[in-house]
Amino acid sequence: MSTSPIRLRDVALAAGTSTKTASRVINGDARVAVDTRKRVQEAVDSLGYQVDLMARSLRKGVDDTVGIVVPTIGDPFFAKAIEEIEQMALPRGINILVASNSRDPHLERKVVDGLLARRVAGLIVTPFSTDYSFLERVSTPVVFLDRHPEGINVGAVIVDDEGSAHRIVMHLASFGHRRIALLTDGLTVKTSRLRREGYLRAMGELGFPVEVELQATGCVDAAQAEACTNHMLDLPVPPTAIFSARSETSLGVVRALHLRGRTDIAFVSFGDFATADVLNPAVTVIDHDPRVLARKAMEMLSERLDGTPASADDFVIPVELIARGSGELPALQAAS
Amino acid sequence: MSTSPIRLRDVALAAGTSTKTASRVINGDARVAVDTRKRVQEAVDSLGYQVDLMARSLRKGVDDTVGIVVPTIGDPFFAKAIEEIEQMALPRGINILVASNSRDPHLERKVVDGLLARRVAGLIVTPFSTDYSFLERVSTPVVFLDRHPEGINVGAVIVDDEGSAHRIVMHLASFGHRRIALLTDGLTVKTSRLRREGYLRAMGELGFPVEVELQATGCVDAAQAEACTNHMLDLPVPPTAIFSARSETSLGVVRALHLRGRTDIAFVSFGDFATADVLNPAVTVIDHDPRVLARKAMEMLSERLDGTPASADDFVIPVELIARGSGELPALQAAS
DNA sequence: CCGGTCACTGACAACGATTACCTGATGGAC
DNA sequence: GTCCATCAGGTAATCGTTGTCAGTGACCGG
Repeated sequence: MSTSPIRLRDVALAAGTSTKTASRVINGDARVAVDTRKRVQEAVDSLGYQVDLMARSLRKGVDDTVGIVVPTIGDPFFAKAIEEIEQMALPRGINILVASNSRDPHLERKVVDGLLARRVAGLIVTPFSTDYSFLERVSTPVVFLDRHPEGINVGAVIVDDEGSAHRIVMHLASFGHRRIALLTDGLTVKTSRLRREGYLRAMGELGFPVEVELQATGCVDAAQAEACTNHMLDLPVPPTAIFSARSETSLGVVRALHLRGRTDIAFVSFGDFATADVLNPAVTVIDHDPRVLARKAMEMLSERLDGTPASADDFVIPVELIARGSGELPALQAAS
Repeated sequence: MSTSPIRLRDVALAAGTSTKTASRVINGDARVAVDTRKRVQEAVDSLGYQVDLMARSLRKGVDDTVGIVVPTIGDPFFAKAIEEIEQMALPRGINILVASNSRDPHLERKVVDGLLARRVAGLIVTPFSTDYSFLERVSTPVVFLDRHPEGINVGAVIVDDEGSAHRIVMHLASFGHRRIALLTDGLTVKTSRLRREGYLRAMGELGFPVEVELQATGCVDAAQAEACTNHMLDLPVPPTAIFSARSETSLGVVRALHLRGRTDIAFVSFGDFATADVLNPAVTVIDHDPRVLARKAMEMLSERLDGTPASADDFVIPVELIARGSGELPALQAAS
């Protein structure tokens, strides 16, 4: 309220130099005489000067910020990813702008445009379903996280969704399961499609019947997953095993199973979650770790910021299946 | 890469007006002739013009951004708070800058300064332990979230930490517990101090002995909380009930209890968490909901942005104790 | 003693938008 | 017919910083 903002010219005035020289000192330019530097430094300290990053960014043409776009910020998966990116950006003096697309393709485009209008230095995006071809006309480096984007031939940091899903089904089958249910997010989401493909391929290879009623493909959150699980358990011939394609939906499955006391049903989650290992039975998961993905994405973005051209190749992070019990429950009733 | 950025002057040129008139149209100024407005609008659309928010912010003196500072972004509590704030900011066209103080007071100051240098319109801060008196010299509106700040007489959006902690102890005592353990974050954190005070007051009122070995006051994360819990359970006379002062530490307690099969020990968590209600026993919690706090904080910040002066009064969000089972386990062994 | 580096510094013009101030034109009141 | 209010729109300054380029001495070799 009281103090008027201190500008570079105030510092220059106090130090008896031009603003340019003061600017040089602040930016660590070596070509400044020692005592001049000292005078400026003292002026900066005594006045408490802070660079106006707005003005600097305008002049430089880019802002020292990285924009992050995710479907939902509160989802622990994305929250952990954001955290990792922020931690890596901090020592570089880069700030983080986060935005969610709220799982709305139209909004997603607007949100990305908004960040570009802000002249972010780079973007890390978990695409929801938008056609990203418009980014080809933009010079801002973008790295895609967790999902390969539509409409643009740029690499992403991903995991082997199809293969891992396939592996989960094979794992369950090896314990005698044939009626294996699938819960996914909406199929407009690329990862959901791929995981479902892996599921279908495995079921096909095993010669198991693929039943529509065992596929719930619109579980956007834990509550819907819970409802879908309940519905499946009420089927005349319920599944003996459940494959949840996302950690968020897994929370719903866990709720349904535990509230019904049906801890006899095998269960594997694509993605770990906080209490997965202390439930009874502990939940078998694919360790789809957001931090690892985020770290790699930020590394790639850093390289781009330093001039490395974009690669069209995906970078695939390896994942493991962590057997904890729930995925190794045998199929008691030999379902048809 | 290919297209050069389109500036306002390009739009003006295409529409055959001055930049000022184009600017009027873009900012919805009424004093523009209808057909002029149409020409400008068409130019904007056909050229795909986007305002350079950097330049606008420089001119206006503030950026349409809200900075959020939390201890750790990945903590589900804060992630949910950030999500809520972002959702509220979106329709206003405000972007969100998130930063963590990494639980480091020195860094916290730097991070806040960095956001101020960016000329954010406002700040929402969960203070870690810094002296915030320096904010008195700053005109940027700040709202404090979850914790009352040190060194500055500005209200915060909080819950009744002391009273709720007191209530938890009373609740446990009503089921026969005397040896009630406390797990908190470091005592430099205001909420930890207050919750401990509530614990101590209740213990005092009940005439229970307060033992140092039953207080673990440095549990910064789930892993440490787990270790502390294990340590306490190994005491010659272990506690019969545990009060975890933060949802993050509760995850550690849950791990320790469940991995040891000690689901006979009463447990109450200050703060809900994802699978709290499906564990066996389900975990009794204080429903310390980050979304509610965040919503109120953002409302207050909005008012400040619209000119309402800051209030020195805290806004206290009411919380409930949700009994789910773990907090209602009776004390089997009458401990001394 | 002169031209040429070199180290240091400053004046000025951007960056792209907004805005204070101003100009012409129109039109109704008298 | 004159005058003033009103409207549409333009000109140029401005936000705070940094890039460009020019300029000042000092110092050195010839």
